[in-house]
Amino acid sequence: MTPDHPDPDRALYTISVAAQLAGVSPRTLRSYENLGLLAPTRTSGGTRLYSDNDIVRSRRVTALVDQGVNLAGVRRILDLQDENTRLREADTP
DNA sequence: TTTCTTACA
DNA sequence: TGTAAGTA
Repeated sequence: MTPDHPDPDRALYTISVAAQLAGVSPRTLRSYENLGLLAPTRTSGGTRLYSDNDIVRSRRVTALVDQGVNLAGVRRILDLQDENTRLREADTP
């Protein structure tokens, strides 16, 4: 059940919408990016555009921080989760 | 009006 | 993290 292109045009959100979807403030999303935890794309004008993956990533960061994990810990866990995802994709293409 | 950066508390 | 200033 993993359709290849059910919707070729993935949704992108401006920071205000992304913040609502992620349950945080725009200030927090910018902060995550400054910390190197998030990498939303930018328009030619410089406006951040958040993908659904950016939203879920934000939620993971928020969840970890809520649990008391520090910056180093969040980076580490995110890297491990990403690597785990890559490995799964390599095993089940 | 919204977003951007920088900066202060 | 919230808010303000000054822009684009």
